[in-house]
Amino acid sequence: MDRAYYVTTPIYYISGNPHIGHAYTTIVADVLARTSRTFRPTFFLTGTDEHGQKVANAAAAAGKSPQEWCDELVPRWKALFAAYHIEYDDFIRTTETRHVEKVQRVFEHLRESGDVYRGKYEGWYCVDDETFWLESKLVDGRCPTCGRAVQWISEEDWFFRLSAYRDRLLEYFEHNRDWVQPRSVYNEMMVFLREGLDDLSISRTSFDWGVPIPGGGVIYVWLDALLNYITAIGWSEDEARFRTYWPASVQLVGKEIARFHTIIWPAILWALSETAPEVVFAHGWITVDGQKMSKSLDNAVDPFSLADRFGADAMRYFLLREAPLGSDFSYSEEKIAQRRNSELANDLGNLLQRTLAMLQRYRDGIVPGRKGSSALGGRFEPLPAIVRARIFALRFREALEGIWELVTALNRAIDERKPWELHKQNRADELDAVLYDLCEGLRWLAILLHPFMPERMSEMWRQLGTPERIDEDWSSSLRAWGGLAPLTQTAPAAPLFPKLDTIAQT
RNA sequence: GGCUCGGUAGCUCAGUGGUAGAGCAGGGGACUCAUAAGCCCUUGGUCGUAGGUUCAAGUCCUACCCGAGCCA
Repeated sequence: MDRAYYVTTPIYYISGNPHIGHAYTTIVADVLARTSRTFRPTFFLTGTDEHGQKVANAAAAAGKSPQEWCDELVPRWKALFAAYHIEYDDFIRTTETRHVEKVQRVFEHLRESGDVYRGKYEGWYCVDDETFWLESKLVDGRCPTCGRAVQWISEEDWFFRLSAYRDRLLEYFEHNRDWVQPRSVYNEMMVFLREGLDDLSISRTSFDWGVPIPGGGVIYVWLDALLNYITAIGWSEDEARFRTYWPASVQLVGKEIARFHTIIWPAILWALSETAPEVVFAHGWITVDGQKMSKSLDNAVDPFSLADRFGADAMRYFLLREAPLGSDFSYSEEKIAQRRNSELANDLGNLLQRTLAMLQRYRDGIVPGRKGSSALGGRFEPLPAIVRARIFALRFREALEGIWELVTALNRAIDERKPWELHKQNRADELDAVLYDLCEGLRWLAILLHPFMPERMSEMWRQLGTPERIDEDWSSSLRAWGGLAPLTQTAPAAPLFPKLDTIAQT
């Protein structure tokens, strides 16, 4: 049995409604988790980050308590993930008791070990970004990131002795050159480390929406948030479960929060005598015309509307096929429609349709027996291992390109072997061989594409009529070409991806 | 101001010193099982700019320009 696989998304800060970028990160995690579940224990965690002054302010502006605000927003995130066919194993909220009590336990633990100490903090603080700024970095006295006013904070705080972990971090980075990806982010973190680290203030006294600290104040929201990755899997509570999943196999983060996850987070883990995650992958942003989506620009796209109009599975396919995971991606609705029509409707959907139509016409929809060996089988038997490797390397584009070679090969096989002529000439054995190859190829496609497009591939599976599960271990379901049982009764074809009118660009 | 990454065909990208590639889009063709889909053929690039190293540079070096980002 392979070691368990643990994948996390960031927990999303619920100061507003979710956008397509949140769906994107979570879809990536879902593809990894669905692929992994076919052959090993897997845990996929997502959730919401609910503490901090920004949430408290947003709630106050809406005339609600912070808890009420969060309770009303969380269902929207869960609805988003449901709309995109995302199957997480757990959804953690940082306001849940199971999280809060462990965060307090971490604090006590670090105080006892000396990694947390009392000190005085003075400086500029941006409430919206939950970030401290040096005076020199301010732009016209305002936050350089969001442009909003900053506050002068002067208080007795608790500090985390981050500086003590600098050498260990440097050594870790030097010996694990792929642990932070992509390389551009790794390089920037190395530069940051070389410049030196200050201790980190981890308490706040100016507001109270957070995890309470004994003796007063609340814990800095970033420390609170980072800990979700271990509190959700039973740290300090269920040792066996925690050891099964930790360290995380892949932690997906946005590039703007890479520093928290690759410098502060490992240091905290080491202070707790735990190990750092195996890989932190910082993905880029989805942009509209090159601009990051934001409420202030009013260019955010409603992710529910996109799923409605283009189909959730088509959106999943589009994002993983077209967006380069490690850098920004400028999306457009024209591109989505283009991919959906040419690759999903024309290449794949039509392949299923024409195959089932011929099977219906020539063989009453019943899969014929195998007739000898298959050149297609010989060519594509290595494919599952290739696809799996590319998925876990987070090279989704290449995984899908590999799968599409099979789509193209099946379409080509129809044109080259001309089943309609074989039928007219009563060459039954040859016709059977072609039809079997096509059905078997479609079965492979449904299995290989299921992690990417779970709902549509389940429909394809239904039409193919095979009784097995679509998400079995590939090492059995795709062990060899020929796994599809003869005499399987297929269903009448129904378009998998009806073609959309191409959207005119203004 | 220092640094990182990127700038290759209309679009999205691959190419990690040895005669410029893929998919899509565009053009042409033969076919008909099919969501006028698929298949075959094909137009198209002075590889951001200028120098340099090398028998040979998209690939290495230097400077600069543009884009994104990290830090001060």
